[in-house]
Amino acid sequence: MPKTARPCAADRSACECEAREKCDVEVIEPSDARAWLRGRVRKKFAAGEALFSQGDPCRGVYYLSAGTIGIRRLDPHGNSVLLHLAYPGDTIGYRAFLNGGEHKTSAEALGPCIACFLDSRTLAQILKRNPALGLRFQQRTNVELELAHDALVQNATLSNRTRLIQLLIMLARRHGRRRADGSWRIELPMTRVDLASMVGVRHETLSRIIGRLEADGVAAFSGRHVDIACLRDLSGELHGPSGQN
Amino acid sequence: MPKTARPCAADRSACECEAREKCDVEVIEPSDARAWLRGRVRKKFAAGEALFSQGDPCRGVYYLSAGTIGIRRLDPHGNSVLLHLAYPGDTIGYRAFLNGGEHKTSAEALGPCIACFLDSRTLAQILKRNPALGLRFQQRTNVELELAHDALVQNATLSNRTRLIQLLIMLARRHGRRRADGSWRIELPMTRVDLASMVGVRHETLSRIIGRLEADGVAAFSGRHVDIACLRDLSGELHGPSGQN
DNA sequence: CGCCAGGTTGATTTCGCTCAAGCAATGTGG
DNA sequence: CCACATTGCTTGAGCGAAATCAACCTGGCG
Repeated sequence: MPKTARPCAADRSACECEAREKCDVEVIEPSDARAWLRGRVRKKFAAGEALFSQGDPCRGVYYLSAGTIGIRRLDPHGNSVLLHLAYPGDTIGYRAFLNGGEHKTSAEALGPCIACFLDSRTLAQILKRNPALGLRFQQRTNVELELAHDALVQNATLSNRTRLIQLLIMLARRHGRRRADGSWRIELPMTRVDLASMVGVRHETLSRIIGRLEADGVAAFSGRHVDIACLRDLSGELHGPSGQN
Repeated sequence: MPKTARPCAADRSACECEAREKCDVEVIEPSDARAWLRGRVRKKFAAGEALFSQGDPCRGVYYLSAGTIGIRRLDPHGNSVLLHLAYPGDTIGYRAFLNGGEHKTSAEALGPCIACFLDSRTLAQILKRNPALGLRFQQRTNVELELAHDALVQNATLSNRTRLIQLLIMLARRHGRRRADGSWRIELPMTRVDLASMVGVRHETLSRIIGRLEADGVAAFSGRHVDIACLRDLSGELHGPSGQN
């Protein structure tokens, strides 16, 4: 766990939860908000650590306060696919909670993370009295389904190269920094192998696609960061020579 | 609209809604159930007809009583992808209702269908008094997300041939009939082009994959129906030579 | 009859998977 | 502190597969 500049105070003290405007706590009754704050347990996770694993029984949900979480699924053959990224303000694991079953995906800290855990019992009580919270969960699921459908459509209609570009543009939003000259630098939160699984190709193939992007001068990859001279040029490819499938 | 054997009685009369055990009406209060039954409008759809189209404002939801509905999305280039199939007992269009926005997918009758429409106003009133109904919607969304994630994982890890086989096995459940000798006949509800979009390949490629399946003697395609001598042999391929991607 | 959507088939080229080797960075145990 | 294993990534060669472009077939249907 690298440079913990601010020691985050004592673990019982306030964390970023209550400050976040996008936090799900904001929609619940004040008295229940206090119950939430009382019940939660603040946890830190190092890069690579799992919040929960596919198949685990659901013991509660996590409210992500800092860092990036990768939601992945393992298939029977052991292949891992990165399905989704979660960011501060997101609640994680609520679907298994709502279904009352086990987690169907794994959640893994892609970098150092801070998350608050709230046990199922407390959450169930709060949820019973706050239908607005249920609606929030519903809307989160809707967004995720929307994204999954988008990915399916892209898989069916776009070339691998185009899908990678789409993904880079998405990643730029959360992990990119625009420099003075208008160029961008993206700090990738995941490995090449995970990136390949998101695009839906073998990692060797991803390597070659990256090579071609560099040869074309539209992006420069080095380790975990990507330099993009002009995002507009990248986007231009999307509507240009069209897809492959 | 082909042979309407039973004329389905007068349109104001009872339809299959209230009989269906899986119908979402079952979880709401009796008084509200009556409001549902009073408010709904029974509609028939011919093959190819749209219940709603992507981009339409949501005016209410449909409860499917008979037939098969295809949920599809069109991308900016005009490509259509079949994302999901809905069956009797399913409620359709509730996500746009919950989001208060426009439909992000199109719903199209793949064959003759009967569906009950319930306007947003009435549904909103019922939903307000019946949190259990909201939970039902949530669970439906969860299932759909689950399926979408499965599809994404398969796209990333399985060969096209294997994905088609997976799809056939899925379709056998709803559209297949097991014959006395243990063989199966599947009546496909969609065109080859739609089938190709579900597998994620061009329709020419699907044609060739089908050709190979026939050459291998595992399935025989003819028009809209598929004959499978032994489903077990098909399933066997899934764990056999493994995937491609 | 002619049109058209749905479907098949062929020829060609590009693409991606597979197997394999190699490399740099990191970690580990003696 | 070095030998060694591991992980993440790149590169090459060969081959099978899928996209593309195109022709053609078929059954409805106006």
